[in-house]
Amino acid sequence: MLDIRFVRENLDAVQQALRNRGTSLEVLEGFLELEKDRRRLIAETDDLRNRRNVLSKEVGKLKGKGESAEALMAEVRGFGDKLKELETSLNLIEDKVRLTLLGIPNIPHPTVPVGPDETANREERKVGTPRRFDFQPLNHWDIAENLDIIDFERATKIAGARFALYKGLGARLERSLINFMLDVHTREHGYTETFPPVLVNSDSMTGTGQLPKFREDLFKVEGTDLWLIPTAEVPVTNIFRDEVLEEKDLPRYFTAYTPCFRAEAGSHGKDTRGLIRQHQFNKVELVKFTTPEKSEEELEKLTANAEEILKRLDLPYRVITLCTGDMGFSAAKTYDLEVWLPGQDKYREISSCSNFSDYQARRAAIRYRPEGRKKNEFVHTLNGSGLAVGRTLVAILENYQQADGSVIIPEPIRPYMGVDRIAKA
RNA sequence: GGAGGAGUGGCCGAGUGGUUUAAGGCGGCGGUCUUGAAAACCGUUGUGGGGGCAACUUCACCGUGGGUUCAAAUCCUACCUCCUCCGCCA
Repeated sequence: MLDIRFVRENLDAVQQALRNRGTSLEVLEGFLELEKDRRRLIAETDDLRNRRNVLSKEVGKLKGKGESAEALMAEVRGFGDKLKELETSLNLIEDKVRLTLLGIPNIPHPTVPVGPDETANREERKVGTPRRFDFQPLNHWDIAENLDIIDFERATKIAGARFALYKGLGARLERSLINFMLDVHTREHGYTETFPPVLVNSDSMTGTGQLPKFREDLFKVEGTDLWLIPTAEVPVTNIFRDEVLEEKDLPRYFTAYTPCFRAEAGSHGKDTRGLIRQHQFNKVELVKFTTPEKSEEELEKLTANAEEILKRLDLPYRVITLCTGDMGFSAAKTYDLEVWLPGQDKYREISSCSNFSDYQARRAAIRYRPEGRKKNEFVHTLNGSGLAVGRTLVAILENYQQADGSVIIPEPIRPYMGVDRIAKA
């Protein structure tokens, strides 16, 4: 959420941000008038309440002295209806203002390239060289089915399309990758491991920006106020919702492995085969809380932490900066890591690392007490995948596949797997 | 799921309808004293909104939402959370 005062005083900048994102300016229509009405109503209600308070105290004084207060009481009685009326309109208008603010995306950071879609994204660097195959490399779903480590058909019977049933060394590889990633981030990168709820309430979903605008992307548990998380970003960022942190305790780093659930509404026909786009997938997430001064630097470090996993697995990847039109709603700046998939002959997203500036912190009321200054300020929140586990497994299958159909296990995963290769039984 | 109890400031805790301020304590901050520290003493210390260049002023907030009243932390009501006991359960 943007600061209401900022929107009021910098409407041009907000409009420009919306244009750069390729979003309609419709949300802003009538905002200034609404905000003006809000302030007028506050002044009126406060004034009336003040008069009521003063007179009511007068009544108390008179009664204390044993004098009659009937006349005063009769006068103040008339305030009630008017006050209720004012309060009702004020509540209505404040709800509207809040809803408007919740519908305005974050302002892109000045270093973000301006552009309409992914064609305007900026490649920052390429790391590693795609391997040359002396045979035709297969898609991961063919590799997996040949090795009998993933059963897509039965997963469809059990749940439906876009689900997978991992089996044998496939299941073990998924688990090994989770453990490897968590071990690197907790032991070497300073993150605290958490294991949060994967069902969260509407307040949490609103805090990080999924609600109210993107409910159709989410699964909801019927008859409750609970939603399945689309990413661990939601529960972990909300750890400090409605809290005030001490500056000396910042920055705070958290990591979490969770399953993630996405309705994938609007992506019919996209990536229908294989593991790339599932309703349920595993992810190890990195989340940071920091001061505004440090957040840009922290984004670089967080991205490097995610990259480290790819480097150790020796998977070729590139880093791109998402342009204004391709960036998520709450983000001020996003780096995507894209891993090389020989089966598809292209780079595919495997991690998304974002700085949300104070946008989520304001929605979720996460503040800190700056040392030496009196006023509390909003922290900056960041997060990134470190990494998407299913897609990492895809990358391993495709990049480490051999002519005989087997798959070599990358060195750092072998201690977790107990084998150095997955071959046909 | 059933029965009972409880939610007050950073923390503990008083407060069953009013008379300038939610008492008191702890903690934090500043000061006095001291070579330094402790102790003692004095002062200070919530969040958010509105108005104002500012000093300042005003409103709201005692788990949350409604309600009663001239006036609500206090009364009514629904809900949420926690605790105790019973039942069920991985």
